[in-house]
Amino acid sequence: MNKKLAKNFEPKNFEKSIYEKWEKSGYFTPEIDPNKEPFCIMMPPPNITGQLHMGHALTYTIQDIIIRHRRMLGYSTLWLPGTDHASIATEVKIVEMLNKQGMTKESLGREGFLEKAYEWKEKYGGTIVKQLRCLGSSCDWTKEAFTMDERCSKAVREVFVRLYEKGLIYQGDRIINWCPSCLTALSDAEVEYENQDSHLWYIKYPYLDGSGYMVIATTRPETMLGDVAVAVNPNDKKYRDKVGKMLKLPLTDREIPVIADDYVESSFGTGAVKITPAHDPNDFEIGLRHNLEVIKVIADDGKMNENAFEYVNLTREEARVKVVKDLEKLGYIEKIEDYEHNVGCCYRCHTSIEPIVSKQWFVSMEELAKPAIEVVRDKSVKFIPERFSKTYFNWMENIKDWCISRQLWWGHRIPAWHCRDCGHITVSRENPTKCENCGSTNIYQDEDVLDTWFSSALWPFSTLGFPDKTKELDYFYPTSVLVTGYDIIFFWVARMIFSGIENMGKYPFSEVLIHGIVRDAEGRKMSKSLGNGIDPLMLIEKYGADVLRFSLCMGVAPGADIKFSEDKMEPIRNFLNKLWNASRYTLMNIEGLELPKLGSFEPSNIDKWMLHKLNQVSDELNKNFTSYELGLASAKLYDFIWGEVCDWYIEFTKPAIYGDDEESKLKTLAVLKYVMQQSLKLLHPFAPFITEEIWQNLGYSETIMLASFPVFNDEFCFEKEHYEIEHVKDIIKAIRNLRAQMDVLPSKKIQLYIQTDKKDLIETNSVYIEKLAGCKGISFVNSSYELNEKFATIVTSIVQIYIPLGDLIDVKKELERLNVEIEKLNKEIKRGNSMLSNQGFVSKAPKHLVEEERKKLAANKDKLERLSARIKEL
RNA sequence: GGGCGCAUAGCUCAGCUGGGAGAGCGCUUGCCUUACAAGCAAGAUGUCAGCGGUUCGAGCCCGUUUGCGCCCACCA
Repeated sequence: MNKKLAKNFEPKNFEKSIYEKWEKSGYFTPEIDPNKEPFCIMMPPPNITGQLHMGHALTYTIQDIIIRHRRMLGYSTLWLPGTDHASIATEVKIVEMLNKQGMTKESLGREGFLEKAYEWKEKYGGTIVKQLRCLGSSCDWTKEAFTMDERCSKAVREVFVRLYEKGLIYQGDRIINWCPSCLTALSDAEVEYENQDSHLWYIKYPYLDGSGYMVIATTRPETMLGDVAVAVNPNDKKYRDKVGKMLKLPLTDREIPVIADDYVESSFGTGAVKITPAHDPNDFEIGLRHNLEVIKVIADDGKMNENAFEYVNLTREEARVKVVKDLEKLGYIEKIEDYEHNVGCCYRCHTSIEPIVSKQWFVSMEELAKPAIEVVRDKSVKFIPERFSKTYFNWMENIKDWCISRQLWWGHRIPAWHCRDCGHITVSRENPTKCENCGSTNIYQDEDVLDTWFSSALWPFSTLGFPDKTKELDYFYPTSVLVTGYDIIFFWVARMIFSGIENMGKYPFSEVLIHGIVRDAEGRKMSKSLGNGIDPLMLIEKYGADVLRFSLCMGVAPGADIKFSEDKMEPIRNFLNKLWNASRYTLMNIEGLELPKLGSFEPSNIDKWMLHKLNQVSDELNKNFTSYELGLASAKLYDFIWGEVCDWYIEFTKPAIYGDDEESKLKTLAVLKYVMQQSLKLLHPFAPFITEEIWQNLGYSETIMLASFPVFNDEFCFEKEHYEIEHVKDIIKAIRNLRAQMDVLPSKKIQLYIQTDKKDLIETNSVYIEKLAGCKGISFVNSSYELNEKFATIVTSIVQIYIPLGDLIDVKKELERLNVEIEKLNKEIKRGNSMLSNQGFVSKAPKHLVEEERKKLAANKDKLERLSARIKEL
């Protein structure tokens, strides 16, 4: 027994050292070789604040599988890793830490804060990068990037300046999403909507002329303090004569007009809408159309400001309560209805978003979106599964300008300098010392930083050296496939596409592989607040990375969410243990032997059957890998390795390996070793560690990582042997089945009498039938009459087997059994007859299928005849 | 209001361009057979959500209904 391989596989014993060896050996780093085809995946950079979670485990496993397959196919393969500075997420964490230490952002000042932030990054930012290694990720760490490193910063600066110069970046007073907790503006994509129970308040606004009042309905009474008009639909008969009249805004001394605008739906509420341009996106638009004043009543911290009369300094929530109470007291409330509505919340802290008019930086999207839509429309960029392109179109075709400024410190500072003297803004690649307009040196840099997604949008080329013309950029851009979850199509995929087209002149990748989300056993999203997350590192510790990787892929449909629980791990652990033991079997038998080379001898028919199957499955797997059907590929590997190699082939090799014929033993072992080798390669993308460990033990080259992936090979097509051995398997299965039905103990060897025209086939394979079906001795007979004892009968399409079992045979039972068989056959024959008598089928179905049916029918009729004859004998 | 997905064995899910329904777990029976009890062998289980259509043929294509789920959207 080989000492190196323990009885059960223990991933802990080898995963870590194997990874270290890989990384040290430089296998992850591709050569820029013009003779090779490049294949590149840009790793979606995890946040530096991140801890590896199941979502990471899934996406990086998929990427690693694709990369490893391509690497083995001989592509020059780059998987470029890195991390994202995650502006808001990180800043929130650092502020929390500072607060705990009794410090605040403000007390430290910008520079002091950034110093602390970099310290924090050094200390904790590397966690996830280390954890990625535990998964087996074969990314090129020598090219590891960070969205705020020098390379990426240079790219960000360049892109900002270019867009500004083209007029595609502008600063303006617009209504934006404001998070009163994070104290920053957010883009539309960063707002999540939650259904909340609330009320619809009906408030009376009296006409100034004393002719009664108008009732408006609102979900946000506190914003009435910023109302500047009430709008109705121009076609609304109810209000037609009211348009132009003035109203007195309750609780204030303001007088506001009734205006007409198409936006208003007459059928909702009272058909009259209060207009607060400063705190509602629609009202803002109406305000623009009607030239209305913008009165901001809520300050950045979510409290009412000096425009809010006596409500100043109350929070939004407090102000709502007091406004409603005061309105009630004064008789301005007509009624209050329960109402459920969508409230926008910050995607980071879940605080209710406050729409606020504010001066921010924007990217003008219209021009950028067009070609980005086009490349997906014309399939230059393909979404896989295809349906996700709809999600993409839906977003891109309705896109609004992108608010890119954030009132934060952690991030890329906006490269714009304001002149205190003339107000001009200087935007440039180098930090300016004076205003480019008036020459004043009295300038200061914009305080804001960029949306974190602005830098991630450049990831496919910033990491390769853009704006410099590097050989990496030239070789690997556009990249091959982007792999990510459907949840960040908007945040990231869309923005990479238009950024790539705009800055590189070409889309950044030709395929976008979208996968689902890992959910818990009940189908809920895994989240910190629910506490239902599973820690992938714990799973790796317990089962090994290979088992985790395989479990995440096995049988998963493309783009589908995965309900995951730990119990999915065990069957895979057992599978890899099976592989491990098959390798032990191989190893212990080849040890110390000199095996002949494949090709230098004629393989046995069993070997040919196996080689044929291996060849077929290799071919199918390549197709599955390149079309990203990893769920199918993994299931196929499971079935092939366990179901064919272990259950059948290894058993088939035993007669030769444990036999006396030294030559046939060596040949068999040579093929067995080859089959193991190829199987390991096929499995390697999914289970890199165990396959490498076994590879090493089998004494192959220095690493399986760079071994050539098996592809279809003409020389290994053995149709005839394949067909024959499949039939031998059928015979063995039939005998086993019979034994089980008859309660024949496994230890009891039985004698077979076979009647057949294909004596050769049985003779050459008799040893396998004997071994695997527990038989001893096969005799050929010309008819069952040659037997003079009680026996059971098996009929296959080419043989009749008679098995004398003495007292175990009960004629009545045997008759029953045979009748069941006959019933089945009759059904089949009926089916075949009806198909073949159907003119439509015969004339329209593919010829080979019709032919197949004919053969089947003939065979079944033949079997029926022979079975019936046997029954008559009984 | 638009768009998308899912409904297949008791449970979790596969099923690629339409050609006799599959896997894992669980269950039943028998086995410590010299790689493996994390195993071996044998077995049972399905109106592929309902209805209609296309087709020689539908789990798969088209239409429709029902029940879940997700995404987007300015009905205050």
